[in-house]
Amino acid sequence: MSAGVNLKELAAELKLSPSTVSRALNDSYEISEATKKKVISMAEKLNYQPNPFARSLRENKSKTIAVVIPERISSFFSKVVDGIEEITQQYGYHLLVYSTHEDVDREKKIVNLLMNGRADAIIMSVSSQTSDISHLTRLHERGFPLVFFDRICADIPTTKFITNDYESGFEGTKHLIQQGCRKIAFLMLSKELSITKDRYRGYLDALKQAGLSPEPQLNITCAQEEEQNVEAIRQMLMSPNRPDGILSSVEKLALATYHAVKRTDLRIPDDLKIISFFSNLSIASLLHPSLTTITQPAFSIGEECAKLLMKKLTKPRQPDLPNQTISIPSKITIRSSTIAV
Amino acid sequence: MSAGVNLKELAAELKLSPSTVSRALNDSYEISEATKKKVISMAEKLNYQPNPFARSLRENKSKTIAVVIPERISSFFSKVVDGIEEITQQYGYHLLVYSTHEDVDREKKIVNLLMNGRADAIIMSVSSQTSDISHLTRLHERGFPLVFFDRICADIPTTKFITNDYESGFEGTKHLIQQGCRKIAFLMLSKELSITKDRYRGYLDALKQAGLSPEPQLNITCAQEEEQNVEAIRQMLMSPNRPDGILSSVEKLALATYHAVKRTDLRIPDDLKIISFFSNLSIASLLHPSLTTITQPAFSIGEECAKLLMKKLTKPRQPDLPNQTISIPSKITIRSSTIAV
DNA sequence: TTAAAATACGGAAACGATTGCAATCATTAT
DNA sequence: ATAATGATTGCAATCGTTTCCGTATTTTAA
Repeated sequence: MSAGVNLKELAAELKLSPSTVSRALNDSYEISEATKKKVISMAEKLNYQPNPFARSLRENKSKTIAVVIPERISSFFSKVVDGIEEITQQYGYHLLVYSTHEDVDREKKIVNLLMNGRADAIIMSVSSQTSDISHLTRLHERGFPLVFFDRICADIPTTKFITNDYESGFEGTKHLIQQGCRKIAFLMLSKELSITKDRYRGYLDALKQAGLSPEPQLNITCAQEEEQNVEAIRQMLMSPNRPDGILSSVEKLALATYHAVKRTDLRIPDDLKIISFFSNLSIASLLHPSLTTITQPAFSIGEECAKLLMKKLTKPRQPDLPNQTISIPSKITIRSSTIAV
Repeated sequence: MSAGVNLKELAAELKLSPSTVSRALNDSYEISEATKKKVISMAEKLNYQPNPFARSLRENKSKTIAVVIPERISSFFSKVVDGIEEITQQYGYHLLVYSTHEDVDREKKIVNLLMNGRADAIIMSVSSQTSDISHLTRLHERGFPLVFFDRICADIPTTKFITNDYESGFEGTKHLIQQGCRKIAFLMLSKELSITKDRYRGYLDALKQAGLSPEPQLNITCAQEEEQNVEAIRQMLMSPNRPDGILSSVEKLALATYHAVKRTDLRIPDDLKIISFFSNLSIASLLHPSLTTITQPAFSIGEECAKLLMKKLTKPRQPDLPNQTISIPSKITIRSSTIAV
């Protein structure tokens, strides 16, 4: 395949031993400046590229990070990965990216495949189906560096990066109440998810503070198919007990709501106000009416995950990843979908 | 780090030699069924995972494919990568995903990094800045398996997967003409890009067929910043020579057009009709008014790239990737943005 | 002048798998 | 009974690095 000289051939060309050449290229103090220069220029001339597998085998590290996300077609996750890459690339690390497609079984397979050392660490956001986390605890107990973001596993003692989910849920709900909403629905991905729980707590507390009481039939959990979601929301909107406000804790359910509303006579924001966790800002302002959003700092989250790992992996004797949850605040942008009429 | 037994330890546990254990696990005919069973059960018991780097070093292949795309926050590219993963995952291959951020220099760095064998093949779509393709020809001349999709390099004799760009450009323009447009603008990413050229040819031919002549000031090339694009389009829309139809060859410029229109008194489709190459169908129907789209078969394109490579890489002695361009047709979905009033 | 220390390099053993070749044992044919 | 065959298994080389040693040469110190 790709020919390319190896260390031995390069050494032969220079009439030096492989060990000397290796040291010269790694800038060892044992090698004179003169030979270093010779070696480096010859290496460039022959376009020598060290074999990454030989190196990984010897050094027991791959210079690779695995990123495991629930879906790829999502501006949030895409931005997080962009943030990760921005940092890791500076350190010469490579990114293996896997999508679980919100499927625990796929998640387990992927995680098990990664136990063999192909990656030096994992950055992940769990699937919405994930409740049994034995595959993740096993990984962590083996000492494998593992960082969670967004959808975290609280039970695994490692570092997690999230946004201020509780506060954002609280503030988002409060905003709806201030705009006059009295019956507020909550849309979520799955009850098990960390983000659902935290955002829901914020929602509940805001309701309580306003003297409102939650109604179970105003909670909708995400289904597999988009059409099912649209239909479930439409049903809710047609019911006599319909909400006058919606807090969506996921981007895709906000879109489903817009679709559902198109099938009714209701109007946003007149009959229904909506606010959503949402990352695709260009789209948010183009929706009709434009959507009030809670924007997570996706890129920064990715950067922080990567920075932490780069520190751990590239500095000499680093401690284990601390068991803490770091929160980076979201930003609420008020647009037409929640303007009081 | 991740402890895990290796072959030697597993062999010691079984009181067998490493070679026998290796052969047993690889189901060699030389090993008796009895010992195979013993070995396999012990391997499972100790959770033996072969070291991927030792294997890669020995076999000179990585079971890894590199995917290089211009941007991650794009439903088109995300779907392509999903399609690739769908196939490669079945063969136990892993995906290194890189974004060039539409930057040739980053593209060159990435490609050069990949020459050392870290990946067995590359699937890529070039950046909009790419005109000097020496880094790619060098790669290909070394015999490195390289497949292009969407934004291809016509000059490199390998397999490329595209959609029917010319026909789609032609049909899209024709549709606008049929809906009454007489002055049709063309929005593009960069003049150098294969997709721009082909779609533009289709556009020109459709104009010519209708007896219309193209006007240079109705061509807009994409800038770095979204705001610049919006402003350029707004300028065009405010000019006395403003278009009554727009064919956008990229998703982001269709969105920029909607933003630009919001800054004017113009109305879609009354004053301006628009059709665009667009992959995010859920969004297309939510835009106001809903957007007529030319949808590329993103997932299939990814699948086909991967299928071809899997065949080449997993079957014994496969020929080089043939120099051909395979086209998978797009689908035009007519929505409100081009309905004649 | 000679011992000690510093400098610059080479030899060879890892890392963990695969595989060509040799070796052992049991079985069959002559 | 002996040679030949076949079925299993082990030994050792290999992939391309890095690095622990050892060694030869030069420099410094006494």
